[in-house]
Amino acid sequence: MKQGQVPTLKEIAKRLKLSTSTVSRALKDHPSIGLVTTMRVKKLAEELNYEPNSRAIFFKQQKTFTIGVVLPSLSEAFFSTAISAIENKANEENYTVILGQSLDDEIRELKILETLKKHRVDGVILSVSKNTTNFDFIESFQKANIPIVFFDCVPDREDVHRIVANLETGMLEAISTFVSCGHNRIALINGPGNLLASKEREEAFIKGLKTNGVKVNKEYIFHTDLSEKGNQEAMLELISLAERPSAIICFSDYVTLDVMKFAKEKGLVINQDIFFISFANFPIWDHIENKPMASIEQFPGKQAEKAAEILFDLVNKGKTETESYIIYPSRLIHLDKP
Amino acid sequence: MKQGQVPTLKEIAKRLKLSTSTVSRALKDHPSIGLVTTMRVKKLAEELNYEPNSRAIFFKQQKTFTIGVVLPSLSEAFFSTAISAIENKANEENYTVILGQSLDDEIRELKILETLKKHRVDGVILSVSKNTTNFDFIESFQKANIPIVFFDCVPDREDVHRIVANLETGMLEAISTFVSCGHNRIALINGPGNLLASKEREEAFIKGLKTNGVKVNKEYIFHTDLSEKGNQEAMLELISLAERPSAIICFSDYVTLDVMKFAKEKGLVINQDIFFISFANFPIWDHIENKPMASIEQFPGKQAEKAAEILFDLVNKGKTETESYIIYPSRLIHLDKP
DNA sequence: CTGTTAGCGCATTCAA
DNA sequence: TTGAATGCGCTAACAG
Repeated sequence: MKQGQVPTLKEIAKRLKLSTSTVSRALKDHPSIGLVTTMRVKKLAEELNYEPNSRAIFFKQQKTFTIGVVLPSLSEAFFSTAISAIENKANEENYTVILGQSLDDEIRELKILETLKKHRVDGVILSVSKNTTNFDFIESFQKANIPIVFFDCVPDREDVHRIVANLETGMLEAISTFVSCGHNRIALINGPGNLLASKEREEAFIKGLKTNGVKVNKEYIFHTDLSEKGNQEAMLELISLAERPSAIICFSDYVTLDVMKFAKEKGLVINQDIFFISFANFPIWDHIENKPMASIEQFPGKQAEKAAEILFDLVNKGKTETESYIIYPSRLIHLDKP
Repeated sequence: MKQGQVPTLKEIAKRLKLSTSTVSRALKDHPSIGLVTTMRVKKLAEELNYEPNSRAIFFKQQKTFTIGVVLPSLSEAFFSTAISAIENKANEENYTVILGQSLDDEIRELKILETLKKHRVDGVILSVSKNTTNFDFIESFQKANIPIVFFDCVPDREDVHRIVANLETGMLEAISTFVSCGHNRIALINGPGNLLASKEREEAFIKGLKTNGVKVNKEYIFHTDLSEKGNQEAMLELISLAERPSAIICFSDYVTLDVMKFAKEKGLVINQDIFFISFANFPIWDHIENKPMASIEQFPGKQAEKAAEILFDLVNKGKTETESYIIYPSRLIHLDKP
C-alpha cells in the first residue's frame, strides 16, 4: 500500500532533467523561467499531486506557523467559546492551533508548555490553571523568544500581555439588581483565594454593597475550591447562618449548578426562598428551569479573539509595543423567566 | 529584547572548538565520546539553555509528531470528552494535537483537512461533519500516506478505519424501558437522513418496537436538521398528531433540550404527559429538573481513545492490518429522579 | 575517541 | 533563461 513516496521538487527536477531551483521557480511563476519550462513543470507537478512541504519551508524560515493554546478545560463552555475564536483568527493568519488542556493541574500545564516549546510554536495563548503558583516558565519562554499572551486567568504581574474581563462592572450591576429587588442579605460564594479573579470579585462585591448602601457582612463571603463538595460545603455554611442570605452571587455558573441543586435538596425554592446570580453566562440556562436571575457575561470569545490578535501582532510584526493590558467590562445578562 | 538567538548545536560546537557531531553525541551520552568532552559539552549546553530543535529533528526524520483532530464542535460535551481522551493518548506517545472544528460545515472541514495535510501531520482523527457528502479527501490522504481514523460519525464505506457506537443496544434498552412503563405510543425524533447514525437509529428503533410487540407507526418517526427550529417543528408535528405519542426517543440530548422546552411551552408536563430518552448522556442532566428518564451513553471517551490507539498503531508501527472496524455497544443510563 | 560529509526539502544567491 | 551551491539544525555513515 506504501504509496511511493510523496513527490518533492527534486523528484520533479529529476524526471524533467531540470534543476530543483528551476522547478521551484517555475512553480511560483518566477518571471525568469521560460514559458515552456514553466508549463512542463506545472503539468508534471499536477500529475504527481505535488504539494510543497510546508514543514521544510517553515524549517527554513525558522517558523512553524503554529501557535499553542493552553486552557484549563474544553468542557467548560467559556473555554470552548474561546478556542473557537482563537481558531478562527489563526485560520485567517494561516496558522495552526496546537491544543492543550491543563485540567487546572499545574504540573500538567507546565508539561504542556514544555512540549509546546520543544515543538517551537511561534507563540502561546494561555489561560492559567486555577492552581498555578509558579510562573517561572514566563522567563523561559522569553529566553526562547516565544511570546505568550494571557487571557481570563492571568498572572498578577505587569510585564506580560494580558486580556481580562473587568469583573467589577458586572458585579455592580448584579448587586444593584439584587438591591432593587429588595435584597439586603447578599452573599458571595467566591473561588479559591489565590486567584486574582477571586480577589477582584471580592473587592467588587464589597464596593458594590457599599455603593448600594448595604452593610458589608464578612460572614456572607465564602470560598470554594470549585469541587462539588466544596461548593456544597460553602452553601451549607451559608444556609446555616442565623440570618440566612436571600441572594447569592456565585463565582461561576458551575458553582451555581451545584449550589442550586444542594439548596433544592435542602428544601429551598429557587427564585423564591433564595436568588442567584453567577459569572459566565452558561449557554443552556435558557433550557433550564429554576435558573439564576441573571448571569454575568465575560465575553470569552472577545477576550480570546483579542488575545489572538495581539499574539499575531507580536509574532508577525515583531511588535513589542503592542497594548499589553486589555480589559473588557463584564456585563449582567438578565435571563428570561422560565 | 531580542534575546540573542536560540542556541544550536553549531553554536556550542564553535565555542568548544568541537564538531557538531561530537556535541550531538555528547548530549545523548554516546559511549564513544570521552567523559571530559561530554562533561564540557553538557555544561555549556546547560548554561546556554540549549534545547534541541525538535522541528529540525522531525524534519530529518520525515515526521512531525503531530496528529490532526477534526471534530464538529468542541462545545458539545461529547466531543470535548473525546478530545480529552485523544490528547491524553497523544501525550503518552509524545505527540502533539492540532485541533480543528468543522462546525458541521463541509467546506470548512475540507479546508481544515487541507491545512493539516499541508502541515504534514502524521495522521488524522476525524469525526465527520453532519453535512459532509463528499469523501474524496480520503483518496487524497491515502496518496499522501497520511492515515485517517474515523470515529462516531463515520463514512459508510469499508475501506477506512472506523470506530463507532452500536446504537442498537442502547435503543433496544430504551424501548424496553418505555414499554415496561406501559408506553406503546413511542416516537423517534431522528437526525438528518443522510447520516449513517440516523439510519441505524431508525432501524434499531423499528427492531426494538417489533421485539417488544409494539406496532410500528411510521407517523411516529420524524427527522430534524438539529437546529432549534427544526427540533421544534418536529415536536410540533408530533404533538399535533391525533394519537399523540407518550414517549419520545431523541437523536441527541441537545435535541431533547429544545424539544422539552418547546413541550413545556405547549403546556405539557415532562415525565407526566410525555417522557423522553435521548442519546449522548449530557453531563449536567443531574443538575436539571425535568430531565429525560434516561440517556443513551455512547462512550465518546472510549471511542476516541480507541481511535487514537489505532492511529498510533498505523503511524508508529506502520501496521496495516490493524482492526479497522470497531463497535462499542451503547448503553442506557437511568437518570436519577430529581 | 573525534571529525568530515552528506542529506532531509526548499529558497535563494551567485554564476553561467 | 537555467544551474550550481549554500544553508536552515540535526543525525548518522564513514573516516581517521
